[in-house]
Amino acid sequence: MNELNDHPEKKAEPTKAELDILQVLWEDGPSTVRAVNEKLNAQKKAVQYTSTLKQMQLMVEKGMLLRDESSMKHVYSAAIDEQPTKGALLDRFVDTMYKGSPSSLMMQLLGNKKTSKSELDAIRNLLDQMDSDQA
Amino acid sequence: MNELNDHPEKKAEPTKAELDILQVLWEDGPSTVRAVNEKLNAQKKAVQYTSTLKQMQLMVEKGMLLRDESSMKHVYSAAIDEQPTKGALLDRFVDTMYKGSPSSLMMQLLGNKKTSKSELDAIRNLLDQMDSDQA
DNA sequence: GCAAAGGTACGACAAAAATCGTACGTTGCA
DNA sequence: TGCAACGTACGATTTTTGTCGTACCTTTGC
Repeated sequence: MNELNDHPEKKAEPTKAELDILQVLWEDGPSTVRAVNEKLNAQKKAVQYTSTLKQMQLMVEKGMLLRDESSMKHVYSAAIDEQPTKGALLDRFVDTMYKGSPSSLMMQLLGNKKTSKSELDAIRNLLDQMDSDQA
Repeated sequence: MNELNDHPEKKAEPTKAELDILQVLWEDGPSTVRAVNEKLNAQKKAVQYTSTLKQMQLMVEKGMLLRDESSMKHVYSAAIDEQPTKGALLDRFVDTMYKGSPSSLMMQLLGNKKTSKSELDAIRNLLDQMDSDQA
């Protein structure tokens, strides 16, 4: 059995660079390497096409991406779902930084000057909604 | 000029291992390497004393820690403040994962099953308090 | 006085993550 | 038909992080 390719649906924590790629795929849906690479270069510091290619190939092996090779231009898509992945990342973040206390995180967030009024309202609505759901 | 030591108070983003050490110092205040190392080993996987030592020495060079060498047992303390540091980390996190939208993060957080009633109340209180401060 | 216990310094190494160059195959078209 | 543009494969390397062994100094108890 292949040492690398037998992680079909492991939850593997994406690294920073991997997350960047996943974000593009989550947002744009299945894409070619070139499309991903161009989007990355547009929003961050330049990176060679082959670097992105290699990265994405690695991610396929890790089971993070799927690849459709039916056409010459391979089309990649995210193999792991956005919400669960981000959720896990967030959980780890809260755990290590705020001892698992969401309200501590909130406190920090709200203290961090920049939180617009509309953001605050949105959050309040979320809370209200949770109440009604739960009641 | 020293290549390493001329970052007196740069905001350098701590890595994961560095953050672990900072957490201990933030919580316990100035400590010896041994104290830090023992605490780390208590809560995480074992790590050799010299590994922690080296790490902390590196952190001094990066300007992340301060060292009092007046006694043989050097006493280290955090050179960067807890709140601003965590705040910066949180900001980057929100930016890369939630396009800078705190309420998106909240949504995820609240969706993540485990958020106790008391946590929710604490968050609501935070919001109320912000309102009264701002009014 | 000296050995054991406990410190620091620091080079070397290992592991993980990221980047890139080069070889080579395919396609389209002048 | 042949060449330029565009693709993938993949080894090699660099960078960043993390870990450890060993040399050597200081203190302390006997």
